[in-house]
Amino acid sequence: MKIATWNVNSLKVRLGHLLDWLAQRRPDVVCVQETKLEDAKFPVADLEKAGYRSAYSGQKTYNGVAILAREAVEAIVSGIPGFADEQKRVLSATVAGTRIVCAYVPNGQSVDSDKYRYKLDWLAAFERWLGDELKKHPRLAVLGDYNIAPDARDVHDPQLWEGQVLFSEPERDAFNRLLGLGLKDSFRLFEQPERSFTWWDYRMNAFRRKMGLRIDHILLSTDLATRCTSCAIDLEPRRLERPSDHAPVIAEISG
DNA sequence: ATGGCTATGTAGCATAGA
Repeated sequence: MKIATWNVNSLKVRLGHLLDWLAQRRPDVVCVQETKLEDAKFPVADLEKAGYRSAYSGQKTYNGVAILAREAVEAIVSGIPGFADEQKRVLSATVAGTRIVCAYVPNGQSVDSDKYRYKLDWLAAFERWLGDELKKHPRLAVLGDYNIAPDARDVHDPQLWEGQVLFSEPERDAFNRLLGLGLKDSFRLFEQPERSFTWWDYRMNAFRRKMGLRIDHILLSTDLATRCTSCAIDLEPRRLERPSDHAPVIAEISG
């Protein structure tokens, strides 16, 4: 089973890229973030034509998450139960016996902003809930835009980014607490190229200059991690005209 | 050099992203 995550930065703008990419890569499950679409405007029919069923939870302008799958998408849950949030950032569903969580973690804006406080509170609720989910679902995959670069090698210039939002210690601690639940960062189960990133600023030719961050992740429960045979960042969509600023990440699970 | 792009809502810029 091929599972993937991609922050498309507007599904309306990126639908063509997504459909082309689905046809090329044929992933079994895709978690999409930043759809920026109300549910009534979700392109269900286009995706169905491409061979994918959809679950989605969106809103106008900001946020919005979706799970696309070639098989049935069941037991859909929107949001973090017990955590009241207007922002559509989490969607869970079961596909072929695997519990999938699609997450769009708050950006946080800057460490001195209210949005940063919201991000840390959000992550605390996320951690608490994922602890419960892991007990219920031995086959659990948590995919998404975490807006956290966990390690210095996930940042093009760690000295410049140290203490900044996306690479501050409290955020990295929160990420490590998710790993502490028993989740594995599938990307680091394998040998990877230097300067592997999933996001690059649109400005300053950041992509061409390999000035990025690795902030999109696929975390796997132990059961899935032991059967994970690869995890890679797909740079091709970032090279297209009018790309998303994020690249997709794809992991393969055997069995 | 605290900008640089891009998307959205909405009709000239403000807000947000990361």
